[in-house]
Amino acid sequence: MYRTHTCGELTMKNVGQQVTLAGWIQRIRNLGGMTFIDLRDRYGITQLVFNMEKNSQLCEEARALGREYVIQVIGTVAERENKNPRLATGDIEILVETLKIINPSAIPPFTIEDETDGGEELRMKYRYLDLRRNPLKNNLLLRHRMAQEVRRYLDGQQFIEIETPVLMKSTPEGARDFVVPSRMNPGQFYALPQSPQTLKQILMVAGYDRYFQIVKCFRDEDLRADRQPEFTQIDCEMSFVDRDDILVTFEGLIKHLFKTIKGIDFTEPFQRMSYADAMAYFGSDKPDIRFDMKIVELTSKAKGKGFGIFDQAEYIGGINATGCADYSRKEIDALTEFVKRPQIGASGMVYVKYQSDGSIKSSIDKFYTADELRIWLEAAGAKPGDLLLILSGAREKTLKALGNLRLEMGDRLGLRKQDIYAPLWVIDFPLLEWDEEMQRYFAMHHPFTAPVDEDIPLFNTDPSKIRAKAYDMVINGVEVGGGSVRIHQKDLQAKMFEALGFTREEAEYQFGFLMNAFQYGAPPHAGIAFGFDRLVSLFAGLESIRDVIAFPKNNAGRDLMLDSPSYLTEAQLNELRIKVVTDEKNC
RNA sequence: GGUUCGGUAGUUCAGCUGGUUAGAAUACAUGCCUGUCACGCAUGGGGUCGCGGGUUCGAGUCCCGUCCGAACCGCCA
Repeated sequence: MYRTHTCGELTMKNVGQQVTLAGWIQRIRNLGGMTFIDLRDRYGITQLVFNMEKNSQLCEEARALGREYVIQVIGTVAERENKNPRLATGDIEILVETLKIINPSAIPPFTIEDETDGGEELRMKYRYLDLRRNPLKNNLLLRHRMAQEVRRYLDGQQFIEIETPVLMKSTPEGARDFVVPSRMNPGQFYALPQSPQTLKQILMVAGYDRYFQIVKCFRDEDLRADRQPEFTQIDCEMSFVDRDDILVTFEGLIKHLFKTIKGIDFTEPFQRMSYADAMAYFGSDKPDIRFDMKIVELTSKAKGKGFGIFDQAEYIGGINATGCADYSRKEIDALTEFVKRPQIGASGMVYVKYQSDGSIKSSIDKFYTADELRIWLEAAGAKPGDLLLILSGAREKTLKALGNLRLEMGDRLGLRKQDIYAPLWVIDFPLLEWDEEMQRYFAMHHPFTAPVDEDIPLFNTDPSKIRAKAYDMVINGVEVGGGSVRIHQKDLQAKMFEALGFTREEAEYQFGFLMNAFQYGAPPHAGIAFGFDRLVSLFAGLESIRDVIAFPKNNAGRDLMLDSPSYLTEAQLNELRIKVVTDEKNC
């Protein structure tokens, strides 16, 4: 037997017992006459004691050990002379009688402690060492518990978990596919699912009216702190439901997670906000509503007074930064630099200070009277002591920039508190998006999303105005999930493909299997998918999803530990009948 | 594809407007130390300053290129 107990469970109750422990050496403290070793496993740390007086040979052996050695000890549990209240096992220690080195360790490249000195790259390369640290261990435990609670809730709601294939079919709409060559079908490729979207709809046709799956999805797109090429979704679909049934059911799932995992009770229904309002007031389709600071449109109030930049702008809008009227020139310059970064792309920023004495000072005093500026301040709900920050330009771009500025101010003012959670539904998304480059419409969600009933006539007049029965769940500015009511009528689906510029043949080749299925009694259905990694990172209070994934990939999509992706051998390529062209010009 | 920041000891970093032998902390090694728990004290070893080129009497420092990492924009139905 390797061990009778773990390193996290022995207490005063065990004093006097002989125990066997096994684990990793966290630290050795050699005091000369006696030596202490912290022995670590998944469950905790237990202190081992070696005494020169009692057994000098054993004590010498203990001194010769190193960090991260795997050892096994037999010894007696004893009450400590000096207790350590910071440790669960801090009342006891093990008087070691037998010591066995199970496996020595090389000196680790970074310190394996809660506060590590390791940089990200190094920690990725030695992920198995990083995963020994408490912060990562706790993240994986949290992830496990959340997955269990998801299953518990959905099982309780009659959902059944069904696995769908990972080797699927490529569809050119949406993200780039990861593809897998088929040896038995030369020249043909499977695609890894971007989501099990079509298959879960087919499960609805098959009559499994409540499906879910915690499932890996794959998208061959550039990475971000919150985006990995393979990620996990809680994928769900229901039949004989409309939009509100979905919102209620899955609001319930998220509430269940908040309650069981974080002990937070959301008694009120989540706020619902239209896409149009989200864009107009927050400059984003995923607004962070932990704080207010809504965008206020000033176009009609600010135009036509001889300030050229505003007069030429399609849109003028601002946000009111509460209590920031005392911002220095330097601070305002920093904000101006922030909005002028190419990522945000504003050409400049105008400010109006509503000073605490009631006077007004702005960067455009030459063009506007104090009374005119007062009208803006009123519109923005500003009070003395506040600072109005104004951007102008093309409507959509300016709103987005204001949205970014709003988040920046939220950060500066400490309004984005980690322990506050503000969930909401964003609804009424546009069904279609015009692509300038391709000169065609694309589905904003996906081509099976149902339009809002009263908007269907717009297919013939102004497709861009059609609203979709689509919805996103947003928490603290993070899109954690999204879905839609699906089209289940053949005619409507044909209309949709037509709007997307598909010929009948193209639709048939790409989605024939689904169209076929729909001929045999498709129930009305709707679904949603949650980004599980994002949910876990949100619950863990982390910005990046990397630390809630056991083996994540880096910025360039590489696994630094496995050193993948990697080249195939000639033999493998030949078997797959694949020729690799490394010279870009020959593509 | 683009923008920004970074790459100096095993590790995390400092190194000014270019100047003589490149530092600190930690880790590691050795010695001392019987109640530590970030133990303490002393001593020691450890550097292709990412790589290539250029400017200069002289480059870790300036310039160009390149590779690697991170954040972001594009992209992500």
